[in-house]
Parts: sequence; structure tokens; C-alpha cells
Amino acid sequence: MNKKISIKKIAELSGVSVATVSRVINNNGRFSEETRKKVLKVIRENNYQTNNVAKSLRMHKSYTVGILVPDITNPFFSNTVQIIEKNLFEKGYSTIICNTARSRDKELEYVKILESKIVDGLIVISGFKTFDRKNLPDDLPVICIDRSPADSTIAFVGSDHYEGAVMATEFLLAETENLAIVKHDEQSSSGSERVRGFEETLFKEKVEKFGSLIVSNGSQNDQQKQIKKFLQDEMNGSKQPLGVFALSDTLAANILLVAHDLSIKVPKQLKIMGFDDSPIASYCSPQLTTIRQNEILLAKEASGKLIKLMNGENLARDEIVKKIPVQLIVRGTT
Amino acid sequence: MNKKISIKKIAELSGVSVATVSRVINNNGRFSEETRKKVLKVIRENNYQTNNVAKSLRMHKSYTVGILVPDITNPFFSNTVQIIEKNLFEKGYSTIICNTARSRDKELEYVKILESKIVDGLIVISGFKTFDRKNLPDDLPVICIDRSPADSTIAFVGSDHYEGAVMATEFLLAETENLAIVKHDEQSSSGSERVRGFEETLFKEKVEKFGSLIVSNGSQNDQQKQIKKFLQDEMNGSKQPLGVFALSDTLAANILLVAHDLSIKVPKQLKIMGFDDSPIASYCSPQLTTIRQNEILLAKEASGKLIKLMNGENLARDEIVKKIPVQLIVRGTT
DNA sequence: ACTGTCTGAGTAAACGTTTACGCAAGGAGG
DNA sequence: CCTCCTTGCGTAAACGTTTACTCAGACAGT
Repeated sequence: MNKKISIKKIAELSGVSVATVSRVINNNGRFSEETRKKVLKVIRENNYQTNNVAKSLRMHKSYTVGILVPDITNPFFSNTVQIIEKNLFEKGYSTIICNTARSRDKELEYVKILESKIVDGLIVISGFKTFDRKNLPDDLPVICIDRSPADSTIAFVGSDHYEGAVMATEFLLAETENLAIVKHDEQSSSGSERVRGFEETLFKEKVEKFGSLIVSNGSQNDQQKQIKKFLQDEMNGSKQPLGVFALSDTLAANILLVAHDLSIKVPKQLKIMGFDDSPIASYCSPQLTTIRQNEILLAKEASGKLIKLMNGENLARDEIVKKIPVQLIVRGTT
Repeated sequence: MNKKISIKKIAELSGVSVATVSRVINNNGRFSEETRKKVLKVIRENNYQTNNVAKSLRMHKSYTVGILVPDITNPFFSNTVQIIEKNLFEKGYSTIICNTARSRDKELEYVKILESKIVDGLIVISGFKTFDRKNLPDDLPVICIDRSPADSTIAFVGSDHYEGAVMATEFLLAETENLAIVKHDEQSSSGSERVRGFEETLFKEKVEKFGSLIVSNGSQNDQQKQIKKFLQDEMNGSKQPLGVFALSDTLAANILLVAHDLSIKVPKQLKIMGFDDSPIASYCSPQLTTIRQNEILLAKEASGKLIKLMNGENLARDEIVKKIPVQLIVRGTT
């Protein structure tokens, strides 16, 4: 923060009052063409820039929105955030990105800080189930993304994970009836939806038995060990190829690596389906078949809704919850 | 932004003046223990939060720093940014992350916005060569990262790309004298350093001939086509294995994929060295040998220096430019 | 010539803080 | 009892804007 030339100085230099300068700047109220030119000239010459802190204070509007993201290192999140940021920027808002590191405490702390910086709105990616209005000023516009909040008054946008899992499962099922699902340790709401899609599809298609592995969080090496054991058990003596639905691309990629290690032929003996279409999906060999989330649409919906709320409009009943369709990307592992 | 309870209200409710409330809040100036308790109680009961916009205005200090990043989707950047954000947060600063999308215009526009929001400092990742003080208030603390600015008065922190390339080249050279380098289209300062490290090492070791490919930006498929042609030419009739130094991990990963496609054995016939140790490096098969940048140290240096500057301290002469050592990670492709 | 409207522009309050300054009360020291 | 210091706290200015009021002068209509 530094000493800069203020509107007062500009007023002085152009021989008018601050009010007039303000009116010229915002093109608001009455002033003559002559003064306009004069003031603008002085502004240009002195490289004047509005002090938005003062403006925010006076106007009760900061043109800043906060965005809470659990881990900006995750490609899906960073992608989504990047697009949201771009959309909001085009509407004149800047974005404070806060990395909550999946910590409830940090999330709360950030909410406080953002609140005190008087953001005009908030986007929350993958907040905790417990995320609700209680800790927020009631009139602060909020949009949740990816993980739906317990508080159903908060608008929500997320991919249709259930439908994605159904598509994935149907696709695998067309190739083999010997299926397995591999999940992460911690379950998010999106994760559960994917599991539900898988299980319900099997139920519907009357496939009764399927393998299941929960990979506990750890180093890549750890995870591979767990997968190795599972794969060895699972592939043992089965005549049909195994089709595995991995709940994320990293999981899928690790499965693929282990398969190579065990000299299991992919996709002949083992078919792998990922989820997300993260960058690694394209750099595996063979490349991963996966379900792609539409980050562009997701971001568009989220930022559009937030803008709407910040403009004081209300969301229609059917706008509160929005499911974004996903897409099956068939590549080498199936 | 919304109507919230202000210090005035708190003063009223506790029967003291705003000045006293402020003094209690900031634990600054004189007040009795009794008033302290009383005021704090009212504050708690009414869930009062300081309005930091007003505070910033009055104090000329916003406890906010801006960070310009060319592409938050890039794992190296997002990692670095994430750590910087964490470091600054611990010191009480929040961070506005701005995605400049590698556009000079957007960069300038963001600088203006940040300036008008009166940030206390600025971190610029990979700005343009032309980035300099001219467009900035002279007393705004700035740190550049990764790509060194033309303006040598701006402090800079970056990996030792030159040394990394030397290590990479020496390592490849120990296995084969038949080398090639594969680079990206657009050259950054870090890219040039890597090239220089490669070439000077070859010169020093008296290796005179080496292959070279510039992959022009395009889809993954496009890039692979260019690589395929190059690899076919290069591998044709050579008895020695080919060692290629790819200037990034994505390049390396694509080379690996093409090699599989052409049934070239890695690392027997072809040895591949990447750069960055990005996530995909660990998900290739075999996993990429690569040079890892130390994002933690990088971020620590950058945020530390910025804090120092924001505290009004000066940087010692030898602190202006800081090179962070890199590390050779030997894995499956060599 | 009187009234009314319009135009251009200034005055001052307000946004929510922090803090320099001042002052009353109380106690200590002579 | 007078002086002086200390303590606790209030008053008011200041940070840089925006904007509701106000008002003088110009001009038009009667």
C-alpha cells in the first residue's frame, strides 16, 4: 500500500470540486463537456487510479468474490477455478482463491477473513457436509460446487456423477460381466454417487457378484501394493476378463501400472475405466478410458448463478440444484 | 457485501466510545480491565467482525498480496502458488490469485486492479521479459519467480535450470553419446537456461553432434506426430541407443508414448529425461527420469522475501537474485 | 418582468476504522 | 493544600470515495 494521488488532488489541479471529478470519472450526474475534458486530461497526466478500498467502503460493494477450494493442485479443481475466475473477471469481479487444504478449520477461518474483506459473494468447492449458512451473513450470495451442502437453501452445481457411473458400468458390462470397483479411502458425496451408479446398474442388469477394493490414502507405492494384492486375487483363475471401475484417474493409472508390472494385458485381460479425464489419463499407455466432467459448463453455471445472486436477483426453484452432464471418453484401456 | 454490526454499535451497547472499543480490540492504548471484559462480551454476543475495508483505508495496509500466474492449471505453478499462499496466510496475509493466461494485456490489467485494491505486495510468476517497475508504484514490494525480469532491480527467485540441465546431460552422457534435445515452441528464460546447460555440457565433453527437435504447440496428437517423425529419422540405423533430453515432462511423456507406438524399447534403445517431475512423470510406464524443482524452497524464498519487503526492510545485495537447486530423480526411462 | 426549468457545480455527510489530543479524576509527594 | 503524574476514556480528524442537497445563473414561456 502506498501513497498515491487522490481524487482531491485531481480536483485541485483541475480547479473543480471532488464531487465533479467523481461525476466525471463515473460518468454520472451533470457536468459540462469542457470540464470533462479538463478533468480527464489531469487524470491522464497524473496517472490517477481510483482507490477501490475507499470506494468499497462507501459503496458497500467490493467487486471481489472469494472462492474456497480444497486443493488447487488437483487438476479438476484448478481447471474449474481457472474458468470461474475468467468468467468473473469478465464481469468485473476479481477473485480471492483460498486453499482450504481440506481442513474444516481453515475453511472457517477463510470464511471469516473473506467476510471481513467484505466479498460480494462466495464460491465453495467441495465444502464439508456441515457447510451451512449459520456461519455466514444471511444475505451473502453463495454457490457450492461439486459436493452438495447439507443446507439445501444453498445453490449447488455439480457433475452428474451418478449418471457417469451408470454410463461407465454399462460400457464395461458390454464387454465383460466380471466387474470390480476400486475406491478411495475417504468418501465424498460425489464418490458415493459414483458408487451408487455402479451398484444400481449391476443390480438392474442382474449381475450379482463383483469385486471391491478400498485403497487407503498413502504414497503411490503403498497404493500400488494394495492394488497388486487385489489384482492378483481377483485375476486368479478367472476365464473372463476383469473390468474395473476406478473412482478416479489416478487410481486407474495406478491399476494400469500394476497390471504392466504383473504382465497383465490391458485391455485384453483387464479393462480399466477411470473418472475425471485428468491430464494423466492421456499420458498413460494405453490411454485411459474415462468419464469426463465438463468443467467449462460447471464453471459457467456456477459463476452465472453467483452473478445473478450478486445482482440481487433470486434463483428460480429449479435453479437451486443443477446437474451437469458428463461424457464417456473411450480410449485404450477398454 | 452486507449490513453488519459496526464498532459504533458495539460502543453504544457497551456504553463506551468507539475509540475505547477500538483500543480494546487492538489491545492498544489505555483502558481498564473492567471495560475490556465488558466490550469483549458485547463483541462476542453480537458476533462483531472488523470491517477490514475501513481498516485498510485508514491504515494504508490491506494485508493482501496479489499473485500473477500464467496458468494455474500447470502443476508446477499451482503447486508453487499453493505453498506461497500457505506461507503468506500464516503471516496474516491473504492472496489474490490472478490467472494471466500468458497474456501481456491481462497481466497489465490485473496489475492495475490489484494496485487499486491496494495490495501490500505482488508476486509475479513468469511475467514477460518486459515486466518492470514502470507500470508499478515505485514503493510496491514485488518478487518475480521462475522467469527473471528484464528490470534487475526487481528481486527474483528461480530454480537453477542451467544446473539441472547439466545434471541431466551428464547423466545421459554416461549412458550414450548419441543425444538429442526436444524443446517447446515458445522459449521462456527457464527454457533457454536448460538449453544452454545441455549445449555447454556437450561442448565441454566434446560431443559435437546432437539431434534437435522443436515441437510446435498444438494438440497432443499433433505433437506426437512431430515426435514420431523425428524419432523415426533419428533412430534409423544407429547402433547406439538414443538419449533424449526433453525440456518438460509432458514432452517426455509424449516421446515415451510414441516410442511404445513404434515398438522402441525404453530404456534399452531409447533413454528419456524429462524436467519438472510433474505428476504425470510418476504415471508413465516406465516412470520418467526427470529433474525435480524444489517448489517448497522456491515458495519459501519468495514469500519470505516479500514479507521482508512488506515490513519495510531492504534486501541485501546478494538476496536480489536467488537460484534454487534442483534434483535428479532417476526412474525407469534411463 | 415574473416565474419556472434546466444546467453545471460546489458543500458536506457518510461509509467504519484508528489515533492524536485533551481532559477529569485520583493518587503521590512535598 | 498545592502540584504533578498516571489512568481511563471521550472528541474529532483523517483515510478516499460517492451522492443527496443546494444554489446561482441562463434561458424560455407567459
